[in-house]
Amino acid sequence: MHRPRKEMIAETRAKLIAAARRAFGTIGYAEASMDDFTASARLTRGALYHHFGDKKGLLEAVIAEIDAEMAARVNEVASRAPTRWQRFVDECTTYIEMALEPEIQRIMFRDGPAVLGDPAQWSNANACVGSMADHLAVLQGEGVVVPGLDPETAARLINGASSQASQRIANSNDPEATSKMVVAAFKQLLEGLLKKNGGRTD
Amino acid sequence: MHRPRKEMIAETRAKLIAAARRAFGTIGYAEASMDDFTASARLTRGALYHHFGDKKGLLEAVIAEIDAEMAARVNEVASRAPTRWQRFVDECTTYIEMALEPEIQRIMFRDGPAVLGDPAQWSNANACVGSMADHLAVLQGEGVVVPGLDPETAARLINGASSQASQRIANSNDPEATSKMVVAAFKQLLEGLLKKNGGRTD
DNA sequence: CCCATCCGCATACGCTCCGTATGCCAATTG
DNA sequence: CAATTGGCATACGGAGCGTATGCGGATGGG
Repeated sequence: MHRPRKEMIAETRAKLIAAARRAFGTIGYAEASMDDFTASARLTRGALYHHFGDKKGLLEAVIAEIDAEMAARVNEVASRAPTRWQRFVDECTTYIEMALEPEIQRIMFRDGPAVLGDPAQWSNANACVGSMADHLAVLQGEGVVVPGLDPETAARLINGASSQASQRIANSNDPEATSKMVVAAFKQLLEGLLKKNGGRTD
Repeated sequence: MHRPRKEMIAETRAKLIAAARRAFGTIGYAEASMDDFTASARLTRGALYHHFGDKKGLLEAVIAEIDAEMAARVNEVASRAPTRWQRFVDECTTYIEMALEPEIQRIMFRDGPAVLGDPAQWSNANACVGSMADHLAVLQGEGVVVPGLDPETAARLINGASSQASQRIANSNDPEATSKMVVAAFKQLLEGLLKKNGGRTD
């Protein structure tokens, strides 16, 4: 019945993160009572303060978990693309698709920035943007993308457009149709990064 | 000494908005105590509840004020551009410049969305995006911008990129240099909207 | 000019939530 | 088996918020 202590500890951490993620993703960070969601995990605030310091610390843990999931999925999808440019485009569109989840929008796009500040400065949640920037750098080296751009900067701008894209689709009353429009506009913007006459050399 | 009642009322409304704007823009919405910032305007929460219903209502009023200011400035600058495309680009870069203010970033990009939801659905704060969408529509009609795009959608995506651009510049430790890089990348993205762009792939 | 009404705003109260200090018990260690 | 560590719960004080209530001065009709 009594499992080793390390496992118990890891389990309560996981329970807290899961409960918090559910609460933050539905009613939102500000409305989520620590007493309530710790109780929903059969724990108390005592455990929360012990493991995460405070409510913000717990939010950071939730965000790190989500970011890792998103990065894993993005990398998996991108690895199946035929060309490097296509791979980059696929990364972006997969990102947009994932970000349709209300939980993602709420935690990563709304409450996260409000509580923790500029996402660009989150220490443990930049996997997605990082890999996009890497791909952009390679594409520049290959002459597909215009030279002179800072890859990280470009990736951030695109990330901003992506999150808007997701929000627009998610809040539409006809998501199917809106999705087509939004993704088309998004891809059009990406075209601006391509070298003229030099794109699609593959 | 006793001025008409209407003026007094307008004055307390203005005082509350100004005090809230200062508090929200510096310490942030969540940390701003209603007791504190109403007191700083020599008022109490009673006045706040009477005029704005609650803290969120006051935030809406603050946001409406800021949005109006930004739209006015954007329109003023844009009206001096030689060509329509340049006018559009100027709108965007002016927007980015204004958004460098910490107050704007905090209220419009961070706390606002967290408290009031997707900015695209704010009823009284879409003047900037609206005028950008209008200009895009005109540019499409003139054949400068690729056809088939929904102007409002494109404007939203660009807006997302713009806000990231501002945040990146504002949080840089060398804003001058960063600004050049970011604006260059931003303009490059806008190029994607222009017709006669080679390398279209979809 | 006076009085009744209205309403803008302040005050008072109870509640919820949060952070810290403290305590308890199970698991580890020698 | 005793000692100790530390994971987690409990207890307490304070701050902030929303609502109900009260006050005083401006307003408008007689």
